[in-house]
Amino acid sequence: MLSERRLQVLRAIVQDYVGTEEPVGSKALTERHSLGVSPATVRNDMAALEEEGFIAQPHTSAGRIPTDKGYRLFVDKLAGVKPMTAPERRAIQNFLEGAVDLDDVVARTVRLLAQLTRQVAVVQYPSLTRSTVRHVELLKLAPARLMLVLITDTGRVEQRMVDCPAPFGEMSLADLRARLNSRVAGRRFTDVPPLVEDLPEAFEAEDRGTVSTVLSTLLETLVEENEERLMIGGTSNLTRFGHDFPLVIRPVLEALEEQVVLLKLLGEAKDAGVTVRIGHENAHEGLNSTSVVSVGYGSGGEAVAKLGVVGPTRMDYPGTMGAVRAVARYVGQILAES
Amino acid sequence: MLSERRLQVLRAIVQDYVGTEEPVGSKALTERHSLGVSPATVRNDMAALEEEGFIAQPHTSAGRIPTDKGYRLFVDKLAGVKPMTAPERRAIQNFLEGAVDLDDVVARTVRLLAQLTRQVAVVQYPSLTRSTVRHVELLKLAPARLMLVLITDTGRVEQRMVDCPAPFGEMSLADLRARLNSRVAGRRFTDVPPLVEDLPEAFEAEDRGTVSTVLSTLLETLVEENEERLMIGGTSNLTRFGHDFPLVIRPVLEALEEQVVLLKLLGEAKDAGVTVRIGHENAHEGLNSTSVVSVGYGSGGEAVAKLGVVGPTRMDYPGTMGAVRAVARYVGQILAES
DNA sequence: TCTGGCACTCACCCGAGCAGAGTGCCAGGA
DNA sequence: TCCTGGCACTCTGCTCGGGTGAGTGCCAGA
Repeated sequence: MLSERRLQVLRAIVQDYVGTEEPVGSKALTERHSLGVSPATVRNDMAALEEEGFIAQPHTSAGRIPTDKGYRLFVDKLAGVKPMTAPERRAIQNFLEGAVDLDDVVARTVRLLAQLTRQVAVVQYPSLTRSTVRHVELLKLAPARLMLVLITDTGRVEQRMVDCPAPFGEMSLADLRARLNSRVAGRRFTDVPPLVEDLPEAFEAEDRGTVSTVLSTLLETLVEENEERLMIGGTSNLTRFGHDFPLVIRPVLEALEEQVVLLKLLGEAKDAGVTVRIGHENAHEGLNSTSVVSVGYGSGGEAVAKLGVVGPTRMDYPGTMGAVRAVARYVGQILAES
Repeated sequence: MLSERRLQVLRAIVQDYVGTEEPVGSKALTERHSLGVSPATVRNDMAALEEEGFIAQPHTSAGRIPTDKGYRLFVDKLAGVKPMTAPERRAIQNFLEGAVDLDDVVARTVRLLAQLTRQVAVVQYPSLTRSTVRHVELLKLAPARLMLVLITDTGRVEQRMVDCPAPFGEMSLADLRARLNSRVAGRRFTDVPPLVEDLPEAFEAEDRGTVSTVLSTLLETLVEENEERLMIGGTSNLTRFGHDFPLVIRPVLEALEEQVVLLKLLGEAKDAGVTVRIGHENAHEGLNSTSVVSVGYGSGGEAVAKLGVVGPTRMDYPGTMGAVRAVARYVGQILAES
């Protein structure tokens, strides 16, 4: 077990390294932090910390830098989440309240996160599967062609073309629309299938084919999880990675282009509380020199999607976690209001 | 006026520099291209070309590289557009045909463009202002709250909340929906305003306020040009910029994050034919070391939006122009079909 | 007008030498 | 037992100088 002072040394190393981006030596440490001991003592502590794998030397006769394991300990034990100040919170709220629709909410959230954390922001659109249906609309585009529009409680709109096996009358259409909505409006997506199962039986034989087609298109849309979209921003912050950024930036940019990778990344976040994945803890290789700070957000008490930031492992964890948490909270509020 | 041979020398310089990314000297030129003259002659030609500002030396005793002006001449006079091969065209078509909705079409287009050109792709969503209305839908969310959904011929869906001054009956709603659609369906956005002007008069006094509110929301949506969205992709190709990419990449990334900048950039493209803006021809400072190749695309004969790529001035212009043109053509087809 | 030759100019590539920061270890002291 | 000051050592980063080579400009001759 590490003594209290050694933990303090680790904390100081992390803080200094995050600030200066340079390996930190024993002398500099004692000068900047009042640890109450001499550099020599700190050196011994450092040797111990290195032995345990929390810090490392880029080369002999250089200062130490934290390892992924060191950051992990720092995040788990040595640092809390730094709350936003009141003015910051107000600014967040004001900025988000100006949004006019869902796209705008997401876009503003991305901008905001990127600006606050000076890192790459990733925001997932509120997920369909956990949302509830606000309304289903059916439009006739041609005698045997319908457009199905699904509106969710989070304001998201999904549309699908439906080619009917037979022409479909206006009356039947209005009937179907009404029946459908009375059954599914306000329901969670996952609850919908059993509720509409017997719907075709209520229609004339000639219309049943069309009704079934519409229903199956609707159900498809509901379960289509891979359709989950997301928005990213602040990529220019990647240039802040450090002096070796040219080497690191390409794999990161490539990873950020893969929606699948990002969705998996966010998916790994716990539903509650801020999740931090450091360096090699990220499954994707290109992100091995980055940390991901993510959190779920939702319109009710429940998380409907995730958001987060991607930055260098050498990041201000308390501040980033605070910003991410605060933004998630306010986005949730905005979604609940609309 | 430059002699024919000098133009050939310029062309050779551009081609070699694009290939090797290194200043090209007189000897190497004569070796790789059969110009039929000696290096000494080429040197004289080079001196003349430099005099005119088409090429430049990074430093004395180095080879020459094309200037923006040199690329301009190359694009305008010395190189055509390289058409896609038949297999490439088939691949494009196949890839785009798999799209399920508008978002998917745009997303696929971006991926495709980025892959074909190995550069950053930018695709503007089909613009509202030039599109036509396919359908307007009104949904009642609360006694005095409606949702207005606008569906365009390109498959785009816009939604707006409408807070009514007074509760609005189901009958009136159906009536308004029907009247509205019979007047505007199939019309171009710009033609809509005069067509609905007198609509409130057809309603009872108590409903007129609501009808007016709905109409003004609709018209707002139609003219809201700044709402134009776009999608970008292939940013990891920025790492291909050359050895000095660390310096250039930040302003470019920053520019790419500014939707406004990009929209203006695409907006400058001619409606017909491929437009190329080289280096300092781009108004935005961050893009002074990039070239933008853009083109309009549309579902009918008319352009409804633009797409293009952003890459280093040192790019394969004929190939890029060919790819951009081909993709635009096929996207147009896909949009026309759906 | 083109060509071969020639002198010249720089960027680039080592290798050596120096300074500085940082370390590990050890003996002495609280 | 733990901390401290001192000391020798290591290794990177920087600078300086010379050598190399690609490329140029100019000139006289075909």
